[in-house]
This record gives sequence, C-alpha cells and structure tokens, in this order.
Amino acid sequence: MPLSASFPDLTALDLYASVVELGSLGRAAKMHGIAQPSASSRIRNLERQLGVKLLDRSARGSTPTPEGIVVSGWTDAILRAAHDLEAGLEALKAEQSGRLRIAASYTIAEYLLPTWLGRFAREHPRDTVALDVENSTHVLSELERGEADLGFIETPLKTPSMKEQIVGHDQLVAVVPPEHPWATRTSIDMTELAETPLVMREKGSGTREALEQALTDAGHGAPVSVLELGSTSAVRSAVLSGNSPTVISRLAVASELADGQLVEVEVENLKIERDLRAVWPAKKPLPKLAVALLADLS
Amino acid sequence: MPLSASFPDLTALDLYASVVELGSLGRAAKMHGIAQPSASSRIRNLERQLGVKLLDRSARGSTPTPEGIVVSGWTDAILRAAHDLEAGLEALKAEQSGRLRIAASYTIAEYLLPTWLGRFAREHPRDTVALDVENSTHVLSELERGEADLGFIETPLKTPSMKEQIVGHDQLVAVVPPEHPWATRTSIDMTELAETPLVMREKGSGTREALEQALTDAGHGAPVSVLELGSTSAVRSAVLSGNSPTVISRLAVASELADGQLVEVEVENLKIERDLRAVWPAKKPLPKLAVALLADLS
DNA sequence: GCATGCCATAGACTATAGCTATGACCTCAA
DNA sequence: TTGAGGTCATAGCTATAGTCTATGGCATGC
Repeated sequence: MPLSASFPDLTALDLYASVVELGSLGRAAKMHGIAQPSASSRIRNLERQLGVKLLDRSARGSTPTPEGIVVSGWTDAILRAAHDLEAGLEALKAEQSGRLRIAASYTIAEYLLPTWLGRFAREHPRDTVALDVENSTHVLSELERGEADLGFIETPLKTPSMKEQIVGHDQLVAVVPPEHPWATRTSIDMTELAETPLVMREKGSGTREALEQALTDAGHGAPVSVLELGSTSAVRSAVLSGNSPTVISRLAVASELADGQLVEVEVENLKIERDLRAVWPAKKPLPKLAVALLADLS
Repeated sequence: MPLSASFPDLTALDLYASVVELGSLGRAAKMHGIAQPSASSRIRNLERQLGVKLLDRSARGSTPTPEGIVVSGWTDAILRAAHDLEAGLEALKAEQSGRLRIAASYTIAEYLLPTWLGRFAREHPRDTVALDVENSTHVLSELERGEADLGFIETPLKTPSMKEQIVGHDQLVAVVPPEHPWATRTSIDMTELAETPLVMREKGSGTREALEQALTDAGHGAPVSVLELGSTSAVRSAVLSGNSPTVISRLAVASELADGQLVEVEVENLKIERDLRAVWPAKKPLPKLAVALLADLS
C-alpha cells in the first residue's frame, strides 16, 4: 500500500515543526536557510496538501491551530524516525574515514544505535563514527582482526578474549495479530508453540537459534516455519498482514504492542532473555571515543 | 536542528520499501503508478543522496544489500509514522462529510487513533470517519449536543448519561533525561517531586489536573512549573533537550523510554493510572460503524 | 506618525522528475 | 543456439514546481 501521491515533503514537515517551535515563519525560514516567501509558500502548500489549516497567522507571528497541534504530534514522530535514519546512516557512511569503528548486530543497529549515535554526535561534533552491521559471530571476528574498535551483540556467545559491558536487555516474545485465536488466550504451552508453523528468520540468525535452543532444551522439536524471511522487519510486516505467529525481539515490535496492532502471547515456561552487550578486545586499550560512548550508555 | 538538506524524499523511501518487498524495480514502479525508468532513476538518486548502495541489481530482479536491509528497517519506521499521519489526517478531513464522527482527547488522538483508524479504514474502505480533537470535557459536551457519535477520553470524569467501554490504559510517569541526578536514584519521594520545578502542560489540561489532584490528595502542595507548554509533544521535546523532570503520559514517551533517551523515575506512593474509555450517549443507539470500530478494539 | 517586525503576492528563473522510446543484458526453454 | 520474456539503464524532451528578489499591506509599539 503505497503512500498517498499528495503526501507532503519531509522538508515541509520539518519546516512546519520549526515554525511551531519558533512561533514565526520568517525565523523558521532563516533557520532552514531559505527566504521567507519560500517558507510561506511551502507552508501554504502543506496546508493545501493536508487539507487542514495549520497556523493562525498574525502580525505577531504564527501559532498552530488546534488541528495544527495534533498534526504537529504526528509530524514529530515522522521527524524523529527520520533523524534516526540520518544518525545511523552517517555512521554507515563514515566507514572509510572513521575514527571510531563500531560493529553491531542487526537488532541493536536498527533499534538502538541511531539514538545513541545521534546523542553521541551532538556531544562530539568533530568526531566520526563508522558502523558495520553484521551478525553477532562476524562482529566478534571483526573485533579480533582489529577491523572494529567496539562491538555490540545480543547473543550469549562466549567471548573469552573480550571485555564486555551490558548496555541493555532484550527478550524474545511470541506475538500474533489481534485476529489470531491465540490473542485471547491467557497463555499457551510450549508444545503448542513447537507444533505451530511460525513466520521466522532464516536458519542461522540469532533470533532463530535462540528459539531453537530454548525449545530443544525443554525437550521439544525444532520449530516449524510457514515462511522464512531475511530480516526482522520483514518478519514483522508479514505477521502484521498475515495471520501466523512469530517469536521476535520485543524491541522490534514495541510500538505495535503498545498500540494493539500485535498482541503478546505468554508461553508457559518459555523465557528467552538476552543481554545486549558491548564487547571489545581485552588486549588492546579501549579508544577514548569508545570510552565516552560507553559512559553515555551506563 | 533542521533535517539535512539532502534528505531523501518520502516517496523515494516508499518506493524503496516496495522494491524490497516485491523484489523488482519494475513491479514496484507499477504499484506506485509510475514508469519503470522513473523508478530506476529515483532509486539511483536515493542511493546517491544516502551515499549507500542499497540494491544488488540483476537480471532476476533486485535484492537489498546488507546495508540496504538495515536502511530498510529505518525507512520502515519513517513510513509507519507517515501512515499514522495519513490515517489521522483522513479522519480530521472527513469532518464535513463523515458518517462516523469521533471526538477524542489529545493523547488518544495522537498516539492510538491513527493505528485504530488505519485498520478500520482498510476493513471499511467505503466509509468515512471524522475526527475532532478536543480536551476531555469538550468531548463530552460534543456528544451531548449530538455533534459526535463516539468519544474517547482519558480522564476519570463522571459520565452519568453515557455508556462506556474501556479500550486501554495509560499511566502518568515521572521522567528525566539520563544526565539528571534522579536518573540514577532508585526512587524519590512525593515531597521531592512536589518541590521540584517541572516542565508542565498549561493549567487546565488533563495531565496537569491529574497530577495536582494526586499531590494534593496526599497532602502536598500543587506542583511548581519551570516551563509551561501547550502540547504534550512540546513538553517531551523540552525535557529531551533540557534538564528538568516532567510527569507525562507513558504512551507519549514509550519510544524514548525504550531507547534510553528518557529515564523513568519511580515516585514512592504515586500511582496515577487512567482508563482510556470510549463513551457514547446512553439514550441514542450506537451507530453500526461505531459498533464495528469498538469491536475491533476489544 | 513612524519604525519595525510580521506575512502575502508577483514575475522570472531553474532544476528536477516525469514520460516515451530504445538498448543491453541475463535466463530459460524449445 | 536461438528467440521470448524478463530485468535494469540511457537519452532526449517537457512540464511542473520550487526558488529567488522586490514589493506591498497590516498590525504593534515607541
């Protein structure tokens, strides 16, 4: 389902957010480095596209209408996500020239690092960070080969030659869409989970390994897949638009659980908790920037 | 802090998401109603703007590179927020012609209704919904005057002439940025909260009333404000970039709490829980569409 | 009454994104 | 091996939409 053709430009939303914050079109225009009439026309255009009057204009400035306040909440959410993309991307791009080289697993890179790096970048505007996204095993080998300074992993792999610091926690949870029969059950048992076909990541992914481990440890067979997908967000989309359960990182579905698009199903005796860990080679001293980043997180 | 000037267009991100989903530029182009070369050029442009190679193109289609997969996760987050805006907006715009007229308070309208209405719109594509955003008291009077069919409120107001259904729960929590001294405390007591200047909504808002009520009920004075702002998202931004605490709806800061941009502070003996309720006039029969919407939520 | 903000309008310019038509390449099957 | 049916890329044209500068109107406040 593509976005409506007349969906406004992100730069227009960004400009509108600045107008709300600064209280005037002209000031917002200056902050964005454009002329005042351009800002006026962009906002007018935005109102036309949205079909809503956003601002009360007066000789003393512009303040949002009641509708404008509500819209402002929605646009803020979009802009936050956009800034996450920017922060993550800047780290990805710094690859070649970067001073602090980070290697992280997918879940951490997608859901946590953009925020952490965004804050870090504001506090250290002159420094660059390079981000390499790999699976957890590969993160460790990059660290050993000296190709990265600091790693973030989410699996309970043994790391004898590494120092580590716990930077958060994650949990695998079983989720279904609200229409699924499980959504109204108080809990299901592990046998039922093991016998029900699930949407899953491909074999070898950390999430899937953890689930298989937990099930076989409890004497059950390996889980059955109804569909295998190559990324966590693909799994989430599939569950949202289909009617099969999955077992997935709670971080990846936090907002869907909050607004009821997905429902968490308790599985008896199944607790898959994972520490999110920062790791680095024990033999090398930790670079100063890495120390600063870790201090931010503790 | 405005967005980077070269930030890609949302339509390009949307197109990219479709390419990842469908596995081919041409199919994605068709889905978006543009010609294949246009899609090719837009994606090429997107890669140039982001500075990252997103797709491996081959004669059998296009699949995302490892970096592309990560970027896809970030763009999905942006697009989800954009769809929320679309859903909420469509309801706002339907005002004049709408069949089902909804009146909701700010928090529910901003954080929950877009998702609910998005799902509802997919299931009832021929029907329209109008959304009016007011404070809770005004929602009730709109219902009584027959200007709305269904209301959503978050305050414990008495509603003798209304029927109601609980559709969720919210909780007011005290939050601070991670640098604030409270962030490392296990808990603070209510006296300390009452004496510390807070960032707050303006007098008369539901959130502020609830906090004042809870404090005076416990024998404390009214809370002191260091800054008063007109919307919940303005309060959130102020706390994120300043160094003062606030007491705010957990829904409004769910993602900031999840990724550590804000820290929840436990306040001893302070529990401000609020039922989120759908309400409608007892004397009139509930319109069929309203029944359908409520069924979705239960 | 005049200066100083604010926002809106007008007209010229430019850049960009879209289209159609075509070409190059790969894969699969006859 | 050759042709059919996919894939994506390139070229050249056009139209649109966004930008700027210059100006004007309108409140507010000294």
